[in-house]
Amino acid sequence: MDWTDLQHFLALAREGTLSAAARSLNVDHVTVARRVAALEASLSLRLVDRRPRSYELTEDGKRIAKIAAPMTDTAFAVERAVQASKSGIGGDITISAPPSLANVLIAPKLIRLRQQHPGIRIKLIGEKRTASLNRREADLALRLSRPSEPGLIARKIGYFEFALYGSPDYLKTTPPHAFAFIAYDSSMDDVPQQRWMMRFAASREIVLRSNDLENQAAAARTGMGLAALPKFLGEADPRLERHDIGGRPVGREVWLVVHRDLRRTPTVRIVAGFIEDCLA
Amino acid sequence: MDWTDLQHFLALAREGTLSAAARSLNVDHVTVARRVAALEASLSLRLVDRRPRSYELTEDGKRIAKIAAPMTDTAFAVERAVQASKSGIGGDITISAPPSLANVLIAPKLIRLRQQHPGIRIKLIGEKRTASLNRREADLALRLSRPSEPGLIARKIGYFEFALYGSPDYLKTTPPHAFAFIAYDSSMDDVPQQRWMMRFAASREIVLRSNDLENQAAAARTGMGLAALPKFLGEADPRLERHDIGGRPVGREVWLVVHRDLRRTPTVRIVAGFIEDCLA
DNA sequence: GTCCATTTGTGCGAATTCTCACAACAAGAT
DNA sequence: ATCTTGTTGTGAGAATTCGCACAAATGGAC
Repeated sequence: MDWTDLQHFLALAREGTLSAAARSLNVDHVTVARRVAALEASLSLRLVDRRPRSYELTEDGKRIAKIAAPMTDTAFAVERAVQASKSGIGGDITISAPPSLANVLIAPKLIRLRQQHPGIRIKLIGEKRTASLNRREADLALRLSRPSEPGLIARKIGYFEFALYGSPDYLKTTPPHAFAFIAYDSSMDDVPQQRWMMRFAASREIVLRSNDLENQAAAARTGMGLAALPKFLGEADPRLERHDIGGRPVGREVWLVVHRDLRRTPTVRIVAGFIEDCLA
Repeated sequence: MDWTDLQHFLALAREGTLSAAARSLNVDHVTVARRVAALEASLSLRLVDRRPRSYELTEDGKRIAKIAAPMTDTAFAVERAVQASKSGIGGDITISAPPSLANVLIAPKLIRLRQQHPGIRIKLIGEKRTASLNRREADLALRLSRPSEPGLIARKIGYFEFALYGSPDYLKTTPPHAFAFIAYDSSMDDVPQQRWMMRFAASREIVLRSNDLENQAAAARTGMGLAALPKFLGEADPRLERHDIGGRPVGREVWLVVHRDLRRTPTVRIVAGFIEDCLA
């Protein structure tokens, strides 16, 4: 049995489609199709039903995928072990962080890290989707709440508060009872800053919903309404002015997350220290 | 990271040499060398020291091999699961048994199994070395003592006794105090039948040591001395005559061993039943 | 309805990988 | 001393595999 065939089959089982599996493996979708077919042939067992527009696992395929799944975990553990045994300082480090944190707090200071340690190549991915450290989609991650996955080490390295911001002109000319608001889309209704702003907005109108904080900030700058923005973002921008409201301010903690296997790697430690400095 | 590269590296780590790893994988030794080199290149990590006539794992290599080893176990678990999900009766079944049991009790009756179930292809390996059911070197095994490995199901399906046999002529012409004996080599001094015979032989001479029971039987037939043979082997041969001695006879239990994962497979059940009949 | 994005399937040329044959060398047996 | 057996290493041709370009089909957006 060819292990690479198994790898491709597991990717298909995990991703659901040939194309998605191919993307996750960085190969052509045809290759995935061929390797799955090869695996079926070598096992003399039908693993997938080829439906017109989709691949669906057979019962046998589901059982085999479940049994074989630990191989993927072990393979990633190997990759982490390899990364961990690189004793020198240098190499590729991937950081995953919420886009706003990445753009405002991390990216502008990367030049300093680069000067101190030219051997380190940073890959910074600003994604809402939390990258999996277990699957080694990132070596370090910034999260806004403590992760619970096993094998991960989290440390609280910062805290920031939100405030409402609008353009100076908008705040001067608009009476509070006529305020309009800019919010995340409704899938984010449960995050603290959204709930906080919604409570304050009460029945007043929400004129824009965007899942991108930068878009909200841009809209607020043009005088479209008030947006709940992190202070580190709003205070630095002269085109935005804070509108203080009463009550307890809302804030989020910032957690730095690293996999246990990579904790002691010199390069990872250095980058982790750098990120802490960025948040200080 | 290519999983097949890992597979080849693990085979090398397990077997110790390129050639042995190549044999276990049914490929050319050059292939193993290249895949290990490819793995090293893709990880940027030296895994082996190439010494003049041997490959030796580096410290990194040992650590990686240890971490990755579970992948091999899982791969074999997949193969067993595949075997187990073959619902029809038929296919290849490998039986491992001590040579004497295989030759005398199993092999002659295989024709009956073949007649009843033409779809089943049996591979019978008579080896002293106990084949690994975990590594799927065999689907069913006969052992003379209860195995302790985890995941294996053992059932006692038989019992046979040993007796001393010599040629009829030898027994007629030789007085007991002049008996000569035929034994296993000294690596087998601890097995019960050997201890039993040695105690009876006391100071009398051992004229032949062989690790093959068939050789011992052949020597006994020619009148070279007495050999401790299973009764099922000695009684059926007119050229051998039993020499009874006092005391409690020595015997061995026969255990039928199957992996838990294959227990319920129809084909395996049928073959297991057949083997039980052979021993009854 | 039309357009766009996404999915799987096919044919072909290019790149890669594998096996085979042979070589060099060491260790042990005869 | 010679022969056999078992290592690893090298080069070349054959076999395999891969990716690309294109096609067909479906579902959703507008």
